Amino acid sequence: MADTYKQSICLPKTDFPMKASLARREPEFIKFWEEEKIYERLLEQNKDKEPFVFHDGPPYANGGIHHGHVLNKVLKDLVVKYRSMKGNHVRYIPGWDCHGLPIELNAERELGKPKDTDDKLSIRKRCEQFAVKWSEHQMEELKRLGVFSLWDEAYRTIDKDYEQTIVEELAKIVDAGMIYRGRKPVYWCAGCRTALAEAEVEHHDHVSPSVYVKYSVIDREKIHDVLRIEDDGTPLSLMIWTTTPWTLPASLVIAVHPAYKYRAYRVGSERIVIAQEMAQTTFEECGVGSEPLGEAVEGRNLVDLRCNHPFIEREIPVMTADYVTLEAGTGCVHTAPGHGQEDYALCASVGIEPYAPVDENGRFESDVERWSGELVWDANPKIVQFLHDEGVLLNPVGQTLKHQYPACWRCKQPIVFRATPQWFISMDRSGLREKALAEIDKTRWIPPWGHDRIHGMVEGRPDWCISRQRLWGVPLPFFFCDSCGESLVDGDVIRHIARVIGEHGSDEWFRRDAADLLPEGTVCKCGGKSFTKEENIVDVWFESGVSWAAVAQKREGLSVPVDLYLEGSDQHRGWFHTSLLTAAATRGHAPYKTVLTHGFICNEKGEILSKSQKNFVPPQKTIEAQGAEILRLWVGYEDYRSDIVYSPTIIKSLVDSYRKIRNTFKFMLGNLNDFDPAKDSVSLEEMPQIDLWMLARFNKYLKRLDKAYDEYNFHHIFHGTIELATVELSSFYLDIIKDRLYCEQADGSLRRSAQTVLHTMVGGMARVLAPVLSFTAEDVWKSLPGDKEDSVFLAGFADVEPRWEDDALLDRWSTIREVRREVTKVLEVMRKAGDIGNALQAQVVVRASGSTLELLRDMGSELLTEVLLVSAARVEEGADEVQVEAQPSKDPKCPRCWRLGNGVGTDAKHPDLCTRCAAVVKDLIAAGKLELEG
RNA sequence: GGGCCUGUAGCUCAGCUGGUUAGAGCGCACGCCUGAUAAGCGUGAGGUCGGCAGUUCAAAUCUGCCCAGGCCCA
Repeated sequence: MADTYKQSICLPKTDFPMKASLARREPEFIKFWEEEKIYERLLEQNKDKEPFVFHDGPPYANGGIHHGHVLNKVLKDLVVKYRSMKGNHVRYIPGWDCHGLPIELNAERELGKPKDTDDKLSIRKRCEQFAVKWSEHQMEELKRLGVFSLWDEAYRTIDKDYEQTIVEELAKIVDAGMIYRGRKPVYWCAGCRTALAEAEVEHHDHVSPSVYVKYSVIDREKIHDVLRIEDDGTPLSLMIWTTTPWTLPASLVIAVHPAYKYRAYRVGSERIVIAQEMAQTTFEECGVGSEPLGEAVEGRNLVDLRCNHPFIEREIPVMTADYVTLEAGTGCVHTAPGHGQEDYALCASVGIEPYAPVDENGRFESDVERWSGELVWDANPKIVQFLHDEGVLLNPVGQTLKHQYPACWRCKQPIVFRATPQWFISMDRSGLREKALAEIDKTRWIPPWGHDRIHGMVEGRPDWCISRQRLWGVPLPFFFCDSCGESLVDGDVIRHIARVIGEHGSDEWFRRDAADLLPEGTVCKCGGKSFTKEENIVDVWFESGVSWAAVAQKREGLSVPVDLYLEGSDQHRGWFHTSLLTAAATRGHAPYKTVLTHGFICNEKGEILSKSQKNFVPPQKTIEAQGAEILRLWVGYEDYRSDIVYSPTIIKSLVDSYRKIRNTFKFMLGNLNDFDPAKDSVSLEEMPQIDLWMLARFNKYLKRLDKAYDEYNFHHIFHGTIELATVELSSFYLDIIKDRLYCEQADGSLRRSAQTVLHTMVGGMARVLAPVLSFTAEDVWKSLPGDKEDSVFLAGFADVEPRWEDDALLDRWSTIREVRREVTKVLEVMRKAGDIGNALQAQVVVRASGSTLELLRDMGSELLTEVLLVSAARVEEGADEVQVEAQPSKDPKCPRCWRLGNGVGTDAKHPDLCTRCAAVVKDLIAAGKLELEG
């Protein structure tokens, strides 16, 4: 008999698979989106709507994608899909950064150092192949993530039109008067006669001479006064320490720390000033006795004091610098702006030009008469001996120090730091810094501290050096007159070059000579007609920094300033920064309205994830094993603002959560298999209270998700959804409506009402989750009954429904759920005692008072029974606190709905059924839908 | 060394402008169900809110210092 009744109930049935088989099925969805042109149709659908301009920052086309790319691109995809589904026109054009050192070094490793133009062009060709290969590779990997993007319209910084824009923007900056030629120290390998990038420098053990050198003080009266010592007529000097005597001819300043204490010491027949803390070690090292004099005073008091260069007719001023340390030396630092980065920055701040009398072969220039033409390394010991002979060296000749010294990675020779001519964009000559800072204030930074970060960087940065002594990039379109040597930097000439490059690509610069590149009849101010072209290329950061001009300004449907830039927080120094400078310089405003940054990926220990780590699992492995959907969920799971963790533990947890969400969908879909929304939907007026509650609660969920997307709080999506699925749906609403879904008349309004709610929620959840769980949402959408759009993405974001809103109802039900919690606790005690198993075996009396009592009475015992999932529930007046009394029901069990009592035995025809089930069964028999045996 | 950021249960997150016994989900433990079943339900145990001082009647929440980690510089 029980089997017969089983046939009379409506159990869930669906094709929607429990097993997602994501790794296998995801490519099918991607194919579906491509073939059905879903993103294109979405764009078409929104083409007259308000645009949301998003501009993609170009990743470097070098190797496959890692977790950082996944995070970045999925975040972008969330924004693009959400905005699109909300009805904005969002054209997401992806890009790749293709020029630059890593690719060039790779090609150089294969082909060797270039010797002539043909070599250069071969290397550039190889670089191009490499960049194209990897950008295409990355594109395929990104497609696999389910990202919506206009792949066919991708931009690359090596595209001819892009290169043309780079040069054109440069012309605008030249027009604005911001470009100048100056000098800046760079790593220089004398053996290879070339500038080196940081990445080409290795550090090796090296033995250097160690010299303590005296700079006699010019302002004797002043220093006696400051240090509170008597002028006894004996020599008085500041003393520096260095391991590069060859930089002494270029010594222009002595730096002291503003806060350290400095003091004079008597050494033999002279007096020497150094940092007090370094006195003991210094004099020991020099092998001399010393006696402190006067008082120790802070370095800041020595500022502007003038000294004599130890062997050149030159005044050396004292300056303060925070980088002076007490780890080694004397606390007085010999400063040669032509031979050191810090030295350069310090001197630049007060307008002292770098001076580096060393040529490209590492030999002294004629300025340095005594050692002119000598290799600096050969000159070193001679300089030391000379210092000694001149009486300005305190320590013995021949002392050395073994330390790490930079060397060329190619020839392994020690390198020099050498000021060379470079091109700069001035931060202050035409007010660029000021403008940029003002624009930073106008921009919205997410998170807000981004403002302070980039503001500080722009405020303190030096002029932008845009020249690089490399090959793989866009040439700096400048020339030099062969007659007078002056540079030719002219906006119109540059625009002419831009057209050439736009037509033929930047290789053309290397193929042609100056005469073929310049407009006909170009003449120098001096009358010269013959020119040489600049050999340097432009900094790649300038290239990516004009992407707003090359892409956002030129492509259809985009415009500048764009609505959003979205990258990792390292880009405050990188792309956000350079893009701001180029736009502020040429347009007077920032290229963006909002800038969002995310953190980096780390492991469980909080360390940055790297491929060299033992337990490193590449994203591709996760895609193959668990599916890209899990990675998408991961992005929506964690708060991207700080660094986020990627670990097997988290992936496992996500797989579990994913299953919960998927299974909830499956259950809801299973109960909709006979539901046609067009025919069967029930209006709000006809719905039972709990269904109205569910819609009100669902409305809150929609509101929360909409807000989460809108405010870029993406992780709230996951938490809101998992909470809805578990707390509200699985363990409450769905559990309670099972009786109605299974046992009520299939076509009755009680069942149809619940189905109406389910249908609403499945469709709504699929639509609001589609930006994150794109594959699953589409999968659900396919199984959703009724007329609908071809894709969930074309259905739009699920809007909040004002008619569902009912806060009073939500309040009431939150009380009901508190009561329910009390009941389940009591039932658990009975279960532990072995009195009941299923809650349906119990009957319950709830005692309450005041508003709670009123509320429960208002509900009625029937609804209360239903909600508590027991066989019978009764309300009585009691104390303030809710009291629950429960006992096992002794009534007979209805074999159809499994509840106890409820009129079992009262129906003559079906004596074993409860009143409700008997009625349902009778109707079914009458309708010929059910036959009972016997 | 400097600028900016992060640090709440095993994991991921809530905790508004300082105010009752710091919340949720997952995981874990124990139990139930077998009409969501490679499912579902219930109960429970987990936290010196990175550490130390301070301000306050009152601090996870404000201030200072320290520790750990990160990005960017030097």
